[in-house]
Amino acid sequence: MSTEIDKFDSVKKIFTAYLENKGLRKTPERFAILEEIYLRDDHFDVEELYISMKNKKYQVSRATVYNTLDVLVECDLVVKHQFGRNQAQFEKSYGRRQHDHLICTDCHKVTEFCDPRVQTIQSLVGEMLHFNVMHHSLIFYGSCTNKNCEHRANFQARSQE
Amino acid sequence: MSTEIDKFDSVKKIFTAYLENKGLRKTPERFAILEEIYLRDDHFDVEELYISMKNKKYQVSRATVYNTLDVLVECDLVVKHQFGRNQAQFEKSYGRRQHDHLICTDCHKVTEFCDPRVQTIQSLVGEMLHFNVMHHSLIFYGSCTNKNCEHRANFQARSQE
DNA sequence: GTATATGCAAAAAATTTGCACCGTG
DNA sequence: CACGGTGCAAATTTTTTGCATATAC
Repeated sequence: MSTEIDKFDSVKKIFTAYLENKGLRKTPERFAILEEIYLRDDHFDVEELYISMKNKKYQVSRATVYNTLDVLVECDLVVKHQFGRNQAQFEKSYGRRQHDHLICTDCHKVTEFCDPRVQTIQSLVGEMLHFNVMHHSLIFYGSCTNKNCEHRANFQARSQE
Repeated sequence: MSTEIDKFDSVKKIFTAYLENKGLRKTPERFAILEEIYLRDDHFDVEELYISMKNKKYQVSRATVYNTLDVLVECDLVVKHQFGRNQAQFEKSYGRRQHDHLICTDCHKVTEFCDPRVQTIQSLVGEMLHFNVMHHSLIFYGSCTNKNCEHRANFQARSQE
């Protein structure tokens, strides 16, 4: 649908403006990586992204993937997570509403949820401790009690959306 | 003071009971590592713990430190964190009230805070998504605007307490 | 005595770095 | 056409694993 294309267009513009503003080069590799990330709808790690680029027309090196992800995180087009393992996970962030994560300790799948009260706590704690809180990470670790419950169906659907 | 000794006594009893219950051996290395952790009052990584054991009477290998930390995390005497870098951080957990963390993106220091509303959100989200939430991790990333502010003094004091 | 834990060193996994070459500005 | 970016490989960092030895039970 056209809204998706419009959205990616905005993303490209933001990235272009950021690169120009910082005096960084607009290389095809950087835009290829951006596109690959915005075609995906799941959480991914560096290796997964690298492999899917390898399997397509774009040949990029791991070093470039790491470098570009850093740039994309800096300009807020991608968010980096450490979900408790020794491997960073990433997800696109433009046009996505603020959300947090629930990790299944059985199957390691990631579910998202929103709760505006987290923002309230963030503001209050920041004020109380004289901290300028820029962002947060809230993760609930747990498991689904029933193997065929609604939740399990939900996140299957989401991860392919 | 005697309450600290009493507390460590309880911790040793819990660990002993856990090891017996699981049929694991009560080796001197395991208790030495437990003691070293409970003598510390800060957040630490594997290397820091390993170095401070090396500098004392106990000679343990890194492998044993990793192994023992796993056991201690399993029996809830130690909590493991991934504060956004590629190195796990740990802290003792017995007798400590539930708390979350604020990380300074400038100096990487860790501050603690409590807010009971996090538990409320945890319960509600778990119920809503049919998830049995076992524990959570809430981290605020930010920075102190004033280099000599009260907060900075606070965490300096805390990290040496 | 026997199975489990330890210590060491090697392997694995994730990320970073150095350097020659390429291509954007 | 210069300098920043890329690709590759080597180096670093963190964690895991294999195996011989030691020791708790």
